[in-house]
Amino acid sequence: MRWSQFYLHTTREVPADAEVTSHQLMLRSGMIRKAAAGIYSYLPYGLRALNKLTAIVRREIDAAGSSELTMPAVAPAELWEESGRWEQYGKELLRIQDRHGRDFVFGPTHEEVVTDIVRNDVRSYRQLPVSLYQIQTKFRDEIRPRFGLMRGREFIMKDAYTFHADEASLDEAYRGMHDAYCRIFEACGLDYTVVEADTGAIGGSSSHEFMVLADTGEDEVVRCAGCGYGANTEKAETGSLPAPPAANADQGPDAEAQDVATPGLATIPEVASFLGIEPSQMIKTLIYTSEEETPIVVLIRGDRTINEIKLAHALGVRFPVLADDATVKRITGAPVGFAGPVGLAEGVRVIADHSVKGMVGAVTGANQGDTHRVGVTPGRDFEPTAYADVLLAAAGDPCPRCEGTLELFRGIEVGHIFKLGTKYSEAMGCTFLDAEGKSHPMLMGCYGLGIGRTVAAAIEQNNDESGVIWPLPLAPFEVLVIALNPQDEAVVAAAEEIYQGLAEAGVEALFDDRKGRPGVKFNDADLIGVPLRVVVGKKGLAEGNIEVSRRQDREKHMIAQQGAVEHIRGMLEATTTA
RNA sequence: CGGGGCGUAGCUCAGCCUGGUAGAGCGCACGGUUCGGGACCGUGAGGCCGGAGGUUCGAAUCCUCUCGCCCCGACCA
Repeated sequence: MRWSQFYLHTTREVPADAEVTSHQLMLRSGMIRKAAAGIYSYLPYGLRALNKLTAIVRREIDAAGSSELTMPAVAPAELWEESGRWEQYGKELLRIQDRHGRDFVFGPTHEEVVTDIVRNDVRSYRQLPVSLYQIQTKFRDEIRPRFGLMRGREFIMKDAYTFHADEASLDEAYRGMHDAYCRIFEACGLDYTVVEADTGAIGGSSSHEFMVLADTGEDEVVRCAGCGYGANTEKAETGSLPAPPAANADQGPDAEAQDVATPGLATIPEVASFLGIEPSQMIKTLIYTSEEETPIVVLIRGDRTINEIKLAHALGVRFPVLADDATVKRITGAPVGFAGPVGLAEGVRVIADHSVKGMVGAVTGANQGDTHRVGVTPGRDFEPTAYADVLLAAAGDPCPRCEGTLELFRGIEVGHIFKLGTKYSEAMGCTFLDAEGKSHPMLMGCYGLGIGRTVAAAIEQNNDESGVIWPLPLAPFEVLVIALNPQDEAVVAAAEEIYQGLAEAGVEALFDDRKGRPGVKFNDADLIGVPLRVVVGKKGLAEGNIEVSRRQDREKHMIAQQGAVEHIRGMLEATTTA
């Protein structure tokens, strides 16, 4: 491709509305252009990178035994009503009507459509398993799109769905997809980790996320260096925390609880500092409400945070939210800041995190304004309705699986695989007959991989102050040939010859044949990040030499003009196998 | 949806507080000198100052409403 004919416009200035590196670089190097918040055009240079990735994805997912299809982006509301998600999915689901006023959705994911297809074609266990995938544009009306392609509203996703007669078959497919994803992300040169994840709105029994480690990532994950345990903090478990010393230890081990005046001290740090204790020696008492439940009291160690997703699971509700001041007052009889587990009204459910269990002589609110209670011991002074794991994991917590310690990382979720079980097949009547002729809902798995997000993540991880440094497998072009002195006929002719030679050899080359000064071309070359740069200049050419360098390390060396194409191919070969 | 910020030339921004004929740099076009890391000189094109109302003799500037965009939070494959 000749640059003079290629639609590639770089910018020198950093666009005002981009903050993260990958977003800035994708805009500056002419890969994407914003049409609206979270909605982008993929310009030719960016599209080439996306196409590189989708080719890798097709190769690996095909190899995992899945068949590609394309489902409609716009699906009838009836299918979504059947699965129940027309009601459940909420505002993120873009709903549209046709001219007759019929309801449709712009698909954010395709469980309904694919289940509808399979239930019509597949009747027997003999026809299972089935594995289908597509690479297609999705739409999710995100509350807050951000960071360019990282969280778009319209985005390209590879989504695969599998259908099975039994658990073993689902496990096998799940494993196969897991391994295919690993190969894909490795090919992209990504530093990633696989973690256990919450299943969220999609539902199902088990799921793993593929996280690219990056400070700009929107997710937090924990990982144990010892045993390799990894999980999204939404889901992460911890080993049991060592109990802190009693706050009233100076009064003897069995000292009775007593009230102390804490005028105006409504927060944990204030009370701890006033009493000269650590926040960990307190029990935090929070009142939660939800659509489904009456208010519930939740207890956790004073220095720790509730994981509301875990709490939702523990309570069996969808969105627990902190109660408003009036509700707190009604349940505890005290203003916010003085709630405690002792002396609550009869019948109030109290859920205590495991971190509270071993505590002795702790400090809690006294359910009375300006008063706290010192020396409270669970099991002696109060008994929670139940203990549950509602702890938000933190760096330094003990690993739940070994003697190790958890570390905290930020990550970009580039892939997510789920075992769905029978959630959709049951709701939509996607059944098969077993060997005895009995009907069962199929077991399902679904497997998502963000195409644009993966490319963005690759840039996020591979760049320097001058621009992108493409990993070769994703690079829009493998080689950039620069005619450094476009006014010099010999230079242009020599560059042209190398470019042609590369093209004939099947190398994807971009030929910078623009009329422009060397500095501009060098800076553009760095910005767009093509892995191999070939510079044909007047000086080198006078000695029969051209210069080649890798974007990665920028180490330049001169090679003979004769046989240059072969030399360059050899360098690419070496990079591929390295 | 709550909080914060921003909409002026293709891009990055100044001008706004204190109302008085719309600016700079980059980019673009033309001419000339240059030509291995974003050259220089000259000339030129380019803006309904996001939109609508209002105040005023006069509004980019003050007021009201509205639309869009970015960031934080809540939320979310």
